[in-house]
Amino acid sequence: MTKDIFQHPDPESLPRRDEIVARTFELVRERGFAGLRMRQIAEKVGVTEGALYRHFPSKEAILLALVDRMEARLLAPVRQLAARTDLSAEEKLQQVLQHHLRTVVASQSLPILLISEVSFSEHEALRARMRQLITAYLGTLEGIAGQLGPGGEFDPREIAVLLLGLPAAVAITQRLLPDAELAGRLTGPVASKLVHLILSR
Amino acid sequence: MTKDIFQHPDPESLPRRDEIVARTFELVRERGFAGLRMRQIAEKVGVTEGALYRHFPSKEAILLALVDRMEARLLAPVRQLAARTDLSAEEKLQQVLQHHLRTVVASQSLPILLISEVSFSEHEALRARMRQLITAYLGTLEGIAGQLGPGGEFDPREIAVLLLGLPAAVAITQRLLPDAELAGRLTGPVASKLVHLILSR
DNA sequence: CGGTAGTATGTGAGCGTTTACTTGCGGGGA
DNA sequence: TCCCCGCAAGTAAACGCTCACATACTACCG
Repeated sequence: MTKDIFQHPDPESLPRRDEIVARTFELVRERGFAGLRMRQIAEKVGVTEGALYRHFPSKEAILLALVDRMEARLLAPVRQLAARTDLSAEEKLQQVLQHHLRTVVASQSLPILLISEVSFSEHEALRARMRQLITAYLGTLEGIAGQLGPGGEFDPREIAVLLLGLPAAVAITQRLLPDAELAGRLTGPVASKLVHLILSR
Repeated sequence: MTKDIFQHPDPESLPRRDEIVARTFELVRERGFAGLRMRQIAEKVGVTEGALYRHFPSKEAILLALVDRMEARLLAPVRQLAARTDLSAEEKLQQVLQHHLRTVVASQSLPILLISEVSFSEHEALRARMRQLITAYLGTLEGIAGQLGPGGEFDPREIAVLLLGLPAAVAITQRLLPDAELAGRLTGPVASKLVHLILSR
């Protein structure tokens, strides 16, 4: 009988669980997704492997929690932006792209590369989850682009994919050929100009 | 004493070696790079694992040969295009992008996703090789863009990265949300219009 | 023409290591 | 007392890779 699920005294309600996911996030950022080992997570958290299984039933469960975390960081703010009424569609797309690019730079290119690796994972549940995330992201972009009205060079779905391209390209170059100066230009003025060009009508 | 190295009667001079790489290519396309196992390669070729080691000293050697193959398919034609004198810079960039997109679609998004996975690989030699490939690709694009002369919205390096973005975005959407109709539009008219917009001055 | 040696290519068993995951046991706070 | 949480020590399976041995073919020699 679970008496009261939400009686956690301190703000760190589920400290170990959250800490495990946070440390896993760091590990994936450093060493990638496919190379992730339970032993590394345990080491990073400062416990043994067995202890991890007190909080998660399997490695896959940790990875799913990781995608949840990524969704919270990437998609949730985008959805909030989309819902605002004080911005034009172009302003919204500008800010969405800025946010995505900042996330890519801050997390050392994680989102896009994570998607790549997960798309080959053996864990079907994980692939489905990632598919859902990218669908939602593109759908949100498409929704904003749809508010532009007809007449542009590209239709909303095309715009959504095109706007996915820049973060992807930045992630790839950043990961293999780090260049802070170029990254700064790409995430700032270049992104703005690109959005404006794509939306021009 | 090897008497005559090049006395192979039929055109399949190094049949097994080439076949191993070709089958590995297929496997990576299907199951990704990180999940590749020597046992799978052997099975696909139709021999045992030991036989593979008659032709390659290690798994890493097979992977390096795979990158060579990718380079031949992706980079070599791009270099040829860059060297032509009967095309304008914009025409060259148009054709380079078309070729890249066709490669992405034909190989089920392999190049970009392979880059992602390799960027996390433990094989340092492999990462260096991939870094070299992407550097050469971006450098070639940058060289063509440099022929445009000053005055555009973006500088040559920015153009190179922007043109990397579309194949990357197409690869991601294609892998996770296959949509032949959208892919057709993206690789055709959308790509053309995008290049024209980016180069407009 | 037959015998012999060499080379290229394969098999099948198994090596040591690493993987995700399990189990038995115990300590410490409510 | 109970139960959450952790540890140490396991498990079977899978990993890259090696090795002794077999087979087919070619080249050379007398």
